[in-house]
Amino acid sequence: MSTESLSQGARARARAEITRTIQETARRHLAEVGPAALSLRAIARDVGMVSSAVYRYFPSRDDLLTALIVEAYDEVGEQAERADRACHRADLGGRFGAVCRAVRDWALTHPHEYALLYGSPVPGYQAPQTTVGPASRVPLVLLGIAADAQRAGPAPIAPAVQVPDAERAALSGIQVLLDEPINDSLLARCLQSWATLFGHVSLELFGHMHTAVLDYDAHFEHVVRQLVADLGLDR
Amino acid sequence: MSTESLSQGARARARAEITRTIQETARRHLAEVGPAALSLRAIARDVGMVSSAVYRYFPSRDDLLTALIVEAYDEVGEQAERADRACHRADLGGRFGAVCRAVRDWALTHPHEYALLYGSPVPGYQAPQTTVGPASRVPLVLLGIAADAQRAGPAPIAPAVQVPDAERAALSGIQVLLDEPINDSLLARCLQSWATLFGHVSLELFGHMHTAVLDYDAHFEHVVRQLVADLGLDR
DNA sequence: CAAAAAACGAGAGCACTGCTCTTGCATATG
DNA sequence: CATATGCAAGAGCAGTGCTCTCGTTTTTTG
Repeated sequence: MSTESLSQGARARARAEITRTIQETARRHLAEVGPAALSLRAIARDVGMVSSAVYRYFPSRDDLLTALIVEAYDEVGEQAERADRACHRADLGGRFGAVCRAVRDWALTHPHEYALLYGSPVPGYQAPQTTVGPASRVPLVLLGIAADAQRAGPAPIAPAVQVPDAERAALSGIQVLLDEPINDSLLARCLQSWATLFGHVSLELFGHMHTAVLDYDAHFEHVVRQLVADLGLDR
Repeated sequence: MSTESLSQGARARARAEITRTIQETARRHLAEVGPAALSLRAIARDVGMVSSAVYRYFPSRDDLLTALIVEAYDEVGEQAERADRACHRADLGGRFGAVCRAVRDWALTHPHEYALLYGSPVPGYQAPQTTVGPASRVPLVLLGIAADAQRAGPAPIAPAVQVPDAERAALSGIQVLLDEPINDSLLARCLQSWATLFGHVSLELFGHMHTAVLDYDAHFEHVVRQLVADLGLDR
């Protein structure tokens, strides 16, 4: 007892470990039954304690959800970043496609986690500030590619629609978050491509393309190629 | 009693009316608390009967959900169709924009209904075949505009990415549903625009653009204009 | 027209949920 | 050593979807 207590308290270490165990079990349950069917009592049973004991570690079901959300955001974010890093920096189209594929692959492998992040928000849940950082990782990877594209010199972006002042102002909120400002037209295209990527993955995963698309892989590849062209990354 | 029974049974009419009352009440609750928090017991209380009595009209909670889903699909579908009809047939870009705006407006006005249709699927729920018809109305409106565009003659569609055989095959499932076949490139663009529209609305509604976009209206207008250009509808 | 059959509303009950509160015990701190 | 804190367990509350039974009413049938 004396030997363990000298390393910053045995109780504290036990607490950290139990907290981790609960979260891991919750993650397993999430992957199996989905966010809506997540039961705090079932998790407690699986861990081997009574439900009220869990509340010592997570004050409410929402706090546990927040931990899982942050974990999932970080996972898909790192997946996207890793895919980006694995490409030659100059291969802009390749990088963009790799990131898109990474996001979709992660979504298909972790459908319930994806639903937790990007599906309907759970009723009483209000996402705390801690989630916005991890949530921004994927979009930031896409913006990073766009920034590199701009630095590599101007490319004839497809049908360059004039960016009106209203749109310029609407996007000023994101410009301040970037290291260097991005051409408004490219920035708008970037957000649009993010919406397309997210939209396609969600439609596929939630079964809304069931009657229309026979081969999801092929269709997705084509959409990605189309996006690369629209962003002017194929040069 | 004798006077009402001669018109096809008083009991049958009462049943139809009560069924409608339950569904209307459920719809109100859905709009207020969202799909996840929909309580059959609360609906029963509101209608003025005990919970078990509702099961005489809807065998399970999922059957009630199905009724609400069909109702909502039809609503947004009709909204889109109406917006399309209100435009001059030759104004392809205007029609497309009007449909997009109609969908977004409906989503912003009925966020919980939208979440029910396009958010994460509810855990145990399996959408029956009755929903695919109403669910197809909005996409079919978009495809109708594309068909008209094709009929109006070939337009130089922006950066025309070659459509590989794999994609052609992947989309063959939807071609058979159309009255007349649509150019594969245009069809792919059409599906992509549907994903973009859906993705943008979902990201906005579910709060994923909170930090990035300041003026949703302006940004959406720009995205729509961009889509119109990509589809070659601006001529 | 009367009897059998079906439909119906109400109530009790089951197994489950998130969450709170109290009780007793182990640990950490003065 | 005594005291305060951390923790697990249990009981309990209000709520959920759903099933079953029990009288009553309405419809259909003989």
